[in-house]
Amino acid sequence: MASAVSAHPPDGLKRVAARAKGHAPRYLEAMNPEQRQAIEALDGPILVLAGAGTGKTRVLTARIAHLLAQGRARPYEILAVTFTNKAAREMQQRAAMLVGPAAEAMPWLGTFHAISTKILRRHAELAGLKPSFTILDTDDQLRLLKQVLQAENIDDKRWPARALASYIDSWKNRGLDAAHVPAAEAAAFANGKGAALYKLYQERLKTLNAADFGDLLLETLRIFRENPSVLMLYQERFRYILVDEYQDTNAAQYLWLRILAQGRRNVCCVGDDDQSIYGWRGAEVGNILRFESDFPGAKIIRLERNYRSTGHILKAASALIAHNEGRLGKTLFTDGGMGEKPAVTGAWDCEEEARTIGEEIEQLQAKGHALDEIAILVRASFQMREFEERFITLGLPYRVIGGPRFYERAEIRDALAYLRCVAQPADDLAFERIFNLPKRGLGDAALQLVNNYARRARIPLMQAAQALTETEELKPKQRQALRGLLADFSRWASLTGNKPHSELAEIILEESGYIDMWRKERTADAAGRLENLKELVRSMEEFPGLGAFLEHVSLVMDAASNDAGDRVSIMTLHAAKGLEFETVFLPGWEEGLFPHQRSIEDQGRAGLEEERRLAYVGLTRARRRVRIYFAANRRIHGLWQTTLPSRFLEELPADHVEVRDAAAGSAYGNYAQSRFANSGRYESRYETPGWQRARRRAEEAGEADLWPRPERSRRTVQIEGELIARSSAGSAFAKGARVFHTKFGPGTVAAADGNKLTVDFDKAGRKMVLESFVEAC
DNA sequence: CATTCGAGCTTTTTT
DNA sequence: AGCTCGAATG
Repeated sequence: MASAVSAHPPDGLKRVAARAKGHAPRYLEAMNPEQRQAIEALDGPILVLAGAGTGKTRVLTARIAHLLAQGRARPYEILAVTFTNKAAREMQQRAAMLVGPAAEAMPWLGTFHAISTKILRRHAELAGLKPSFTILDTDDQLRLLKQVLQAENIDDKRWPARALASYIDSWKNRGLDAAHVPAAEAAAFANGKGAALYKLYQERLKTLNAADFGDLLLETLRIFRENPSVLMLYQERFRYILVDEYQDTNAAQYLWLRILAQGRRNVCCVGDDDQSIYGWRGAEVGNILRFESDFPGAKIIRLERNYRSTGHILKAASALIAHNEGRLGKTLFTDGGMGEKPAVTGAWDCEEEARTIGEEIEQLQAKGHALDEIAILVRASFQMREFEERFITLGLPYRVIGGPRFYERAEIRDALAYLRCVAQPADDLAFERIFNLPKRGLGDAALQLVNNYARRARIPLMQAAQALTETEELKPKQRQALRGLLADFSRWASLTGNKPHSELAEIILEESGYIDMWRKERTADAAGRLENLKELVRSMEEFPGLGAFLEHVSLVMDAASNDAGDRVSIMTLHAAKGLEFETVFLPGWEEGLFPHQRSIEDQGRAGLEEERRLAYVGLTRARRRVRIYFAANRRIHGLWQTTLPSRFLEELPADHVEVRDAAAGSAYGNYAQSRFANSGRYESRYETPGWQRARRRAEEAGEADLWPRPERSRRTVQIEGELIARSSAGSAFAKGARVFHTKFGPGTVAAADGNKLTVDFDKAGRKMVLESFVEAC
């Protein structure tokens, strides 16, 4: 996204234009009337409400093709914004398939952040930055905030930097600068210092010549607002604006978009209010609802014909999402057959869940099902581990999408810090990071000296360090070490022009001793880290220069995974948006996990509705087969918790869902007699501390109706005693029993709660332990 | 100044 | 349960 692409009209443009003269152009083939309308209505504001699987991306790319073919715009006159890098990449690729190389010459196709960066670099001075400003990621941001808090003598135990970071983030998401922070919110942090700290942070950013993610948008917006001539430039240039996933835009992005679109008013937004799943990041569904009033005379086109899923899946998904209030409302339909019903299966715990899914996948594979066409979509990334472990033992090839991000690993960030110091000698945060890494005898005290010097002289750290080596302030040994480091840096800097940058990176990592540091480390993961570093150097080769590489890294936080081949995909529901698979497995449909407890606690009903949309996204990823699972027990923060089946299961229409028993011989058998839950079986679960706590909190928040009380839910059927035997009454250890724990030694049981025991140990005192960790004695 | 050990906190999702 | 951060110790 960083590469400045040449703007010469490419050959592809002419080819497409020529083709358009004959019969209907290729990009209009097989489009239904609504889709055609959305593609061909070029003038004025348009909102396309595109349900899941209705060909949204096809329409967007075809629209680009149409604009080019009609000669309405040159590739560089179209602004096409997406929300994620993945979406940007996909649009780029699919546009390239339609119009050939012309799509590659679309310099203004990218994420909000990438495009903003491009604009901001051109006009950086207007925002008090130099064009070479660095982009801070979350990690840098946090360290900077810690410094600010420290400088202000604020106890970062009581007021953690993380909390301030999330405040600032949400302010930036809403387009607020320090002067406009609502008083109530500013008061919430550090006794009212919130806004002042925000201001200080911004000042620090400016002196560091740096911007965080939020700034990329906010500063660009500010430039537009304060410099009409600059704004005009871009309003004129962008003859046509296209926005993907419009439901995900936050207030800042919305303002950014609106100010640009007010020029020519040729703006086409595509979105689906039912798939808005980024509310926690400040996305406002309201933006989509407000479209008509912002752009009077806007045309609204609904795409409701679903080309992806079979009937039962679509019915199930539609019934589920119908539980949400405040939707624009669409009715998806398909001409295809009803197909298989989504199946719901209960498991005893997450291990059994993974085992069952593993077996089902093997069966599908035996029938010739491609693994590429199978996905496991989880709510939270910690769920992935269980599947990975299971698939490794089965030898089932899989790929994790999302996962721990490559560029966020410590060793990668360290290596990048070295590169940043070379490319950008004023990058103080990077310099601080590697100042004593590997260890070179320069500790906190030394860093403090450099810092003080730098502040006094108002120069970057690296320069201050240089100056310090000329004085007597440091101990001789340290002075020597620092001299060595600085000499290294100037030598590496002198190599920048001469050597290929990947080679330079290798030299730096080798000569700095950083690689050696890991080689000497005898821990299990050291080898993996060295591999990652190799991978980093290798991936650099794809970029024209060090600067371009660093820019890419800061904007695209994930590395292209090159694990090609036929594999099962494991990813979060968020990562799955926009994808489709033949078969989709949806594990972990339990209260507290999905819907996630936090989302309800933080956002109440709005949070619950967002979770439901997430479920809707999950269901609608499948073309033919959906398998939903829930586990009766799950380990959360190391403690086993009994869980309730998700309320979403009850919201699925009985006619379109098949309820299955878990695999034969399973520890946790059929749950299904009374359909989903709320039978006596789960009664005891309401007594677990977790559940009680959740309910109490919900009630305090005035959301009692989201957390049904047992009296209300307890209806019908009492089946067998198995579960009860497993839960509160069922501990193998009664109060007063003597037990032995491998770590704490002998003790006496003070209380038993499910499989958790409170034990008074003879030596260690009172502890809460898991039943499975103790033996009777 | 570096290393080691324990306490406490964490786990939603992403640019 | 696993990790990060801070205090205590060499």
